[in-house]
Amino acid sequence: MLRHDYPGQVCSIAKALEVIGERWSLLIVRDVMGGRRRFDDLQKGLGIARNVLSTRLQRLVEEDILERRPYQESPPRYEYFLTEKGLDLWPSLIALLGWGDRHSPYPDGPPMLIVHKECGGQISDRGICEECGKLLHARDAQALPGPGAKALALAAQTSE
Amino acid sequence: MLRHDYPGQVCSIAKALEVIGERWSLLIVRDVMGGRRRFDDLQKGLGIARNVLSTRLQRLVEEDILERRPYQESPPRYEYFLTEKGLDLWPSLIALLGWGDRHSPYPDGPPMLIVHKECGGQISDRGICEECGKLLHARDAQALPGPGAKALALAAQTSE
DNA sequence: CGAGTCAGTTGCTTCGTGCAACCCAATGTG
DNA sequence: CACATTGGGTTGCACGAAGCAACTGACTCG
Repeated sequence: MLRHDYPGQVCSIAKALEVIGERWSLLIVRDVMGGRRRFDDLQKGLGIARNVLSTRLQRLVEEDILERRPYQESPPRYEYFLTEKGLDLWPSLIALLGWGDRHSPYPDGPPMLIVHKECGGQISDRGICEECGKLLHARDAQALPGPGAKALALAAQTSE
Repeated sequence: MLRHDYPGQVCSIAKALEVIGERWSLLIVRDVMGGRRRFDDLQKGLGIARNVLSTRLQRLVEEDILERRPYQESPPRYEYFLTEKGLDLWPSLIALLGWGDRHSPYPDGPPMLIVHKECGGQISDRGICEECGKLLHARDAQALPGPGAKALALAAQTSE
C-alpha cells in the first residue's frame, strides 16, 4: 500500500490499514515479534530495500507500534521492540496466518506453528488454545517451525 | 502494497498478504461483505480510482476470493460475491477492526458494531459472541452502525 | 592497518496509483 | 425523437513509492 490514508473512509478497519496496511509493515511486526530486533537482521530476513525498511521503521515508531531503544552508544546502535499496541496486533497476525494456511497451503504443511507456551497446545486462528481452551494473547504464544519448514531448510542447505 | 509477492518469504502471513495485502483489497472485501456488490457502488463508496478498482476486482476474482456473476445481459452487468475463501477473511477483518477500535478510536465511539444475528450480542475481535459465548463465522454476524456513526451521518447531512 | 559490522542515507530507475476523460449499450425524460 | 444518465469498464498522463546499488561514518577485530 502506498499513501497511508484512505480518504473518506470511516471505519476502524480502514484506520488500522492506514497504519499497518503499507507493504512490509505487518511482516516487520511479525519478525520483531519473532525476535528480530536489529536493522540488518530485519533487512536480510525480509529482503526489503534498506531505504524502505528505514522509512517503515520510522513510521512504526511514530505510530507507537515499535519502540526504538539504544543498546550501545558510540557508535549508536538501536533495537526495535514492540509496544503494547504492537503486541496487540497478534490476533490479526494469527488470523491472517490461519487464512493463509487454510487457503494457500504449503505442500508439506505449514512452515510455522503457533503453540501455547504453558501447555504446548496448538493455537487456532482465533487465538484459542486447542489443548486447554484458553483465550490467549501474544505473550502466551510461541512460534515453532512446522512440518513445511523441513523442506525449506533442505532447500537452503543445497543452495549453500 | 504493491507487488503481490514477497520473494523469499516462507510464511503463510506473507502468502496471505500477497493476495489481500494490496492497497484497497481488504476494504473491497469488507464492502462486499457489507452488501455492496456493483462496480459503481464500490467505486463511490471507497473513493478509489476506477482503473485500480477494476484491476483489484480482477485479481480478487482470479484468487477465488470474489465471484463475478452477471445479473443481466445486454448490456452485460455484473455483481461481485464473496466465495467461501473470501468469507473466511471475516476473522482477519474483525481482528483488524478490533485493533483499530482499541488503538485509534473515534471520538464518539466505534462507527460500526458487529453483532450476533441470532442473539444480538456484540462480537469480540476473536469472533466470539459476548452474549452467548459461541465461536462465530461470517454468516453468523451482522454489521450495524455504532455510536460513532451518528456524528458522521450529521456531517454528511450538513455537507449536502 | 585493512576488513568487517551496523545503521542508516543518497541517487537513480521502474512500477503502482490517482485523476480525468473517454467508450459503449441500454434506459429514462421531455 | 433528441438528449442525458447509468453501469462497467478502458486509456493516457503525472506523480510518488518501491527496488537496487553504492556510499558514509563510527567503531571493532585480527
